[in-house]
Amino acid sequence: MTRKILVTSALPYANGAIHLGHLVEYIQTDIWVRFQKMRGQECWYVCADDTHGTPIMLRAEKDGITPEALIDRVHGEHSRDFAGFHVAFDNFHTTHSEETRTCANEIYARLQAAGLIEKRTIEQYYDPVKQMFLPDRFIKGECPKCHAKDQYGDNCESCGAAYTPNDLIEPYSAVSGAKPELRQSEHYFFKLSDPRCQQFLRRWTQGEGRLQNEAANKLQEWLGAEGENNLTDWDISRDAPYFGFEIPDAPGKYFYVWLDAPIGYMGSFKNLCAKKGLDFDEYWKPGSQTELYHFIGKDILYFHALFWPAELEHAGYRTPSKVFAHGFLTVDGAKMSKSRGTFITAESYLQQGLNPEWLRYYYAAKLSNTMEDIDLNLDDFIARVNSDLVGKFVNIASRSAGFIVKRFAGQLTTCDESLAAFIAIRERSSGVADLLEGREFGKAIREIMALTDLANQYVDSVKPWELAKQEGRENELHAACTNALNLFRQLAILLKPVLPALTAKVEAFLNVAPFVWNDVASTLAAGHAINTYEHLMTRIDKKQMDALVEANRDTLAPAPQPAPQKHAEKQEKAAAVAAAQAAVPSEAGTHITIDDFMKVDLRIARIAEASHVEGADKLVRLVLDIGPLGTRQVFAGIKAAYDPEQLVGRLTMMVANLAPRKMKFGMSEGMVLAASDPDSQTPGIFLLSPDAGAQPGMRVK
RNA sequence: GGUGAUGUAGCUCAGAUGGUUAGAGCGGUGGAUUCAUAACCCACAGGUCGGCAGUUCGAUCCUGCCCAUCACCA
Repeated sequence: MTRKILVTSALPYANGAIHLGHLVEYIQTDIWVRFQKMRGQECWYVCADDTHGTPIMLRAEKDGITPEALIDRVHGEHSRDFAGFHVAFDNFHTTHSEETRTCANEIYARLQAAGLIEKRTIEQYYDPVKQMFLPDRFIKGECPKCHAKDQYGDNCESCGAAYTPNDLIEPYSAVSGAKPELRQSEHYFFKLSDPRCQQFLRRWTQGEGRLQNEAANKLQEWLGAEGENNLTDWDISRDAPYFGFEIPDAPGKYFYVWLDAPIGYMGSFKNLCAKKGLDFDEYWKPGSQTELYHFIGKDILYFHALFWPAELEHAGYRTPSKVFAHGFLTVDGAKMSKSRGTFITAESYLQQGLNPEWLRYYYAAKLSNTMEDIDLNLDDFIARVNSDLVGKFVNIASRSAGFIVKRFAGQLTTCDESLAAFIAIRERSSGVADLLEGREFGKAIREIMALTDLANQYVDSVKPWELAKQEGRENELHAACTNALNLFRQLAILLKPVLPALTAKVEAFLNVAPFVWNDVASTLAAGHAINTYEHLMTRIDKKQMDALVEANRDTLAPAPQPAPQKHAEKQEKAAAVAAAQAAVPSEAGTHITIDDFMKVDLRIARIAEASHVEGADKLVRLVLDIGPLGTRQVFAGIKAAYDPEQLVGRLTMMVANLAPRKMKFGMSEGMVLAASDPDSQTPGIFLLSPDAGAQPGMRVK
């Protein structure tokens, strides 16, 4: 029976370019969808641009265009990039559409009817000049802990401290520069804390095969133990001005971008239904027999495995069959970095003339069904693609097609299906199918390459080049090359979901209809005529990779501009943090200057109080008296070596200007100095003490 | 600080309910070959399976601690 499957990838935010990190997900999803289609399933792959929210609004304003113009332009860029990597959506729509608005309104109305929407007044920062409420990210100021300037309202990129905009010193609006004021506003909340939601999610997230085990465990952590109400209500409204959908019964209030983003999946599909005459309800009604799968990054699991199914369930829709989360992309083992040139955009990759299928193949070779991060190792990328694709796979066609065309007028003879290689491919192809179905792409590729090795071994064993030189062995030569080409054809069928463009060339060269999966069971008939072989794929030149990295290297100091990322604000933050970290010089010299040293404010401290910390294995809480500078609370990891009672009253040394750090047990406002063996060969921790006469507060230098 | 994940040959990764010589591809070395955009074929070398301790007749696999990397939480 044909399965009916609806598949989505997460919506890219319409604020910036698609990059190699995004492509992991779209390529993963695309391979899976192409595989389903090859198997004859009715499978629809939809996506859309995520177009709403404050960042879009402000970005458009900065560019001097309307938000609509901005998202139109970006939609064009995104469509171009996806097409360039052969990501074949059945529909790439936009959340700024009537379909999405209709669905959002419908869901909202039904949640309201179910008593799951609540109005509540909250206090929020407001920009009096710009006359708008400010998201935390748009409030900047001096870090209250380390006093770094121009830090964002949620955490400090300099010292890593987390806080609220309230804590910032001299806060200002990143939009207008004005001092923000606290104002009250009425917001709408989705009552995730409602017992109905809690109970539903507890059941739903543990559903068999619904989530990967690691994901289910993570969800369990968020949900807490039975009876523990860990989920808090979700603020789903924003005040005007806001680029988005106005809430029907609430003038001046808009749906928060994260509410309508997943609804964009429905909107895009609704739009597709209109084009294709599909039945929307068949896919979205409760109890639907169709399958619904969301491919996402592990960073947005929260939204897709909690908010989204809870919304759908209580608004009277079906919930997702499964959610497939993948890990992040690293390049050469590190986060993508603009300064290193590894923050590579899809556009630049294509512009530099690199073959998109190289990347599709490499990603496939690295992907599994877990949430583990995958690494794009550039040297490995070159070696792997050149060896597997050009050296092994394409080589089979290349080394046999010439003889067929030159010596046999392009006509094949009878293929010997009893060859071990044929039998192996036929037997193992169903295993490959299972691996692809289960998103174990890396294992599937390994298997296909093992079969490819068999094909090359076959060619080597019959030695067509020797047969070609001997009179009277034409039939053997003809058979050998026919067999080789048939083996090549079968391997191409298995690789088609990964390499659609290459395979299209193969279909043209072999002069056959587009492959479907079951074609792997058949062979080309004797007498079948093929076309002239043209080389199917070139090798990657290391110089091309170097040029690509060079083209993406941002030699200027990385500006903390929000980087283009998927799904709005949360991701922006991640990118900004990554950029900030990249800015830190990675290699410190072996020497520091006296000025560097003098930055460390070392002081003599008297331990005024010392106590055990409930729940901490290693920590002791100290209150240090540093004379004129007052007292500081410090958590020190010295429990293994010191009994708090023995510490009280003694003198030691502390770093007085270390950035304060919020810990689970309270604020730590410095550190005490202690010696220990870096290799842990000698056990023990040894606190430093000054000679007699030192007084609390004295500077150490 | 807490929780979780990861750490296996130069590189990228498999793997084992704990059981005789731990695997693959690439890279390296040697050989063979020249049909194939130097590709392919054969062979060889390479690993105290992050470290230490424990449980066990036996641990890379289990337990504890430590180290490193990453993520989430506070």
